[in-house]
Amino acid sequence: MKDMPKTYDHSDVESRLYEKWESSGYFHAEPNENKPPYCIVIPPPNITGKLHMGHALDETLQDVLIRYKRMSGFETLWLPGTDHASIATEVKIVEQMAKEGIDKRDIGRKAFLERAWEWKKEYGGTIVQQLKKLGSSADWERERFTMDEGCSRAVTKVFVELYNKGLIYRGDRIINWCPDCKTALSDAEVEYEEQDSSLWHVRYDAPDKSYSIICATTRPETIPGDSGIAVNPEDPRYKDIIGKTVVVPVIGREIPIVADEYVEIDFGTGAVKITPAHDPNDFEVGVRCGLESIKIFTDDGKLNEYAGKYEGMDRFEFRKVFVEELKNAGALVKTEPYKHNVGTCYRCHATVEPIVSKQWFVDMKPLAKPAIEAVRSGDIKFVPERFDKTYYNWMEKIKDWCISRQLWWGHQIPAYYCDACGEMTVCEEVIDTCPLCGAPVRRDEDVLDTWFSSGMWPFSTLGWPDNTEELKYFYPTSTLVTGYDIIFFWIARMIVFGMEVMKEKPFSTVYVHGIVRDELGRKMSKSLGNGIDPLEIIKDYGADSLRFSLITGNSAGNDMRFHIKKVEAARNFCNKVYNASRFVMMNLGDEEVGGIDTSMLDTADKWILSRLNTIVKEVTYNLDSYDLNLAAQKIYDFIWTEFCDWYIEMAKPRLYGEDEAQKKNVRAVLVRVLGDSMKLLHPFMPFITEELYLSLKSNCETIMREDWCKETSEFDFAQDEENMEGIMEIIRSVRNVRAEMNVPPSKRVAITLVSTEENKAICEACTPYIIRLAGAETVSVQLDKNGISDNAVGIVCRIAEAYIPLEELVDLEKERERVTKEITRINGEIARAQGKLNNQGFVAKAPAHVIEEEKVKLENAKAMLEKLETRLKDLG
RNA sequence: GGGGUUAUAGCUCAGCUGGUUAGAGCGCUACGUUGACAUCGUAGAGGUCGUUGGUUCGAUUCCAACUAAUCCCACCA
Repeated sequence: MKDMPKTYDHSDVESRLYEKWESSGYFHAEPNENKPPYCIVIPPPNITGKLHMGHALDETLQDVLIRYKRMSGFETLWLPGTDHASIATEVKIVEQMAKEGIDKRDIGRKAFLERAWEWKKEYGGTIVQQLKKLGSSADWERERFTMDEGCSRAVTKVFVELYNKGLIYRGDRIINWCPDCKTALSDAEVEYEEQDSSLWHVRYDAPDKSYSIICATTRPETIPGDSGIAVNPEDPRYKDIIGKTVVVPVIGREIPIVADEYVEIDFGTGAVKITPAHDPNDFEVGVRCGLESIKIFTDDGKLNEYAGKYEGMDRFEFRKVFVEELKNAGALVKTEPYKHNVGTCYRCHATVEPIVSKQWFVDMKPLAKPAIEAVRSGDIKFVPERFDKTYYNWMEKIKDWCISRQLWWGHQIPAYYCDACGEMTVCEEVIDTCPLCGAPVRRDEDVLDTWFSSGMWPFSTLGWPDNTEELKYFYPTSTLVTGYDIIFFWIARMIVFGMEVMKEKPFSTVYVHGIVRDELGRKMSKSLGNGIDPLEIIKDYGADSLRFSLITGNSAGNDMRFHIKKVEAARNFCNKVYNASRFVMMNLGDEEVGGIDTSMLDTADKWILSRLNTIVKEVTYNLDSYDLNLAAQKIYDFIWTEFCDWYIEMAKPRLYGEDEAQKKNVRAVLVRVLGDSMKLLHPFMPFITEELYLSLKSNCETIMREDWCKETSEFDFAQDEENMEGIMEIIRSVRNVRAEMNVPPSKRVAITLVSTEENKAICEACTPYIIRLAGAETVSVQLDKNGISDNAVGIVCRIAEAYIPLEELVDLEKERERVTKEITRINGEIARAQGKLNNQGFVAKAPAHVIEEEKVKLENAKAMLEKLETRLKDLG
């Protein structure tokens, strides 16, 4: 046996295994007729080049499931991606190019994409390396990119199909425009922030000043784009002037007063200025009332040529200037403070500008129906279930989806315009000439929303539209693991495309987790600087510790706080596991460890094996029902408390004893329990368990290929388990009394057990354990109280009474007090059970086993009470 | 305005389909290094399970209302 240091060194083990796994091919999966498929879809990490806690959580949860499934005999695959054709991606790429002195506009689209692609691969690669350090067992060799040829083909094909069905259209609509990213955004990509602002009341006069109308606005800078004033048709105040005109203050243009139901009579002044080009509601009104759409902003958020002398001014600067102008013109009636929700870009947080623009849209309503049905019918399940409500909520009132983006990085829209004949062609193959007139065509410059392509992930990455073996075998996939913040962006869209394109759900289960927050419960963010680097934690505490701390102590779907203390606790657990193994290995001897000889097992052995059996059953059940925290907690408790604190201690007398046959069998039990524990723990702590398992089983190549533990009738020792619990109760009680009486740990005591005929053998067999664990000098078992001093402390337990002669230490008065206290407690217990059993309703309606349990409790309590009372009498 | 979540020990949180003496980790108190482990061991203190009703033989668990936090969606100029 090699020399093992006293403390577990995670860095050595993890770096070694990380190398080993990387070159092993263990993770490789392919269609296998002998194994059921299990396929996880994982979120493509945002390209920040750095692992963050969100990834660490995602990856850990996925990896736990994958490792468990693999050991359970599944062929497992995950569909990883390291790429996202997103705005952030393009921003990053542009930043990178700027460092190299390259401007994207100088090199053109094609060269940009080529360079970007190379850069992406490299960057994606570093993320992969980092995830591997976390212990991710993703089959990274098979990694795919959304931008690769295969996926592009899928995206194009879906686009064309939807277009031909009339579900994708191009048109002028108000969209959310990010002046910083210079692209359109979908509704889901806009985040609202409450900001302090003002409400400006502005007077619009009639051309001859014979009447006027006051409108309130939060956005005075849009006034130059006004093309009407709307009032409610039923509003008596304005009935007479509908159809007349007013003059836009400062600007001097005449605009009509129109009537529209949209305006609420009771709100504000009952009159609304209409700026169709820069407000979604106004746009609708504009369409209904035939108002002109006047665009006054440029793509980067400045005033355009329409604004005359203000051309080129920034929109926020212009607001200040224009309010002054209004004031000077006497048109500003009043200004009041106002809280206003301002839409911001979810990537760069610049204030988005609603702008009328020609964009591509998906008509979502018909697509949403089957997607809703898939969840409603139970075909797709959310874990935890409540998230289906969030999903319905969004899907049922879904609006058209703007999918065109004015970026370069992404899948270009397969639409071609012919300037000669004016025809637009949408087709899968890339064309140069117009199919109608043969003139050259130009391709639409825009690319598709990243989530449009990501929505096809479950099948595009499996090779669709080709009917590949993988697609046939792995689709629909099994589980999607992701955070709730991404339900709308991604989950919903994957379901939509799965149902539309494949006519089948993309996955069966969506495991939704929360967000990792900092210790104070705040979101981790760059601007707050409160982000914690998972790699730092891994370096200091180990990947196993990080993983374990991310899984325990919180339930699915809820946010969690990141406490370093929790990681520390997990690290301590690693050390505990390591030292338990170290102990076992130190005591294995030179001989080969054989199988367990069940005929030689004693009560303690049977107890631990029976407990192991239960734990196997429960951990498996919890993992199957996605209660990963419960599973982790159970294996933790089993290893630490039952195995380390109790069983190892109980194994010592025999390990240090002379009986070679017994020694051999105890070793076999130790190896079995420890080995199985390592397997159960492996999904949560892959590194340490691999390391320890392999040093325990010399002929094993990797724990990942071992079979998952199964419950076995061989270890069905319910009675022995109960007996052992009885012995443990005695040990605990003795320890308790010793502590209460301030008996120093070094002081050995002589314990006499008084038990029944029935329990005598058990007590006798377990005396070595009582001696060792209760600090006894000797333990003797008898059926009566002969020879026991009245001054001894007596403890009443289920299977025996324990007497400790502590003459010099025992204060009789105190002992009486102690026993009296016990009697009070037991009386309470009796009263409770008695009360229940006397309740007619309970006896009549409660299930039989509950009543039975209650009866047993009562009987036990009564027996205890009797002994305690005798004891009290003996004390005088 | 619509919807959701949370409220359990000093702190951070578990508690699966109602029946437990309500748990864990950290912290705290008192002891303790006997040859796996002080990243440890033993014992202990600490909870009317947010409030009020209801369903039930029985509610921390189910239902309703309320209170307090928090999130998502929508948004009236």
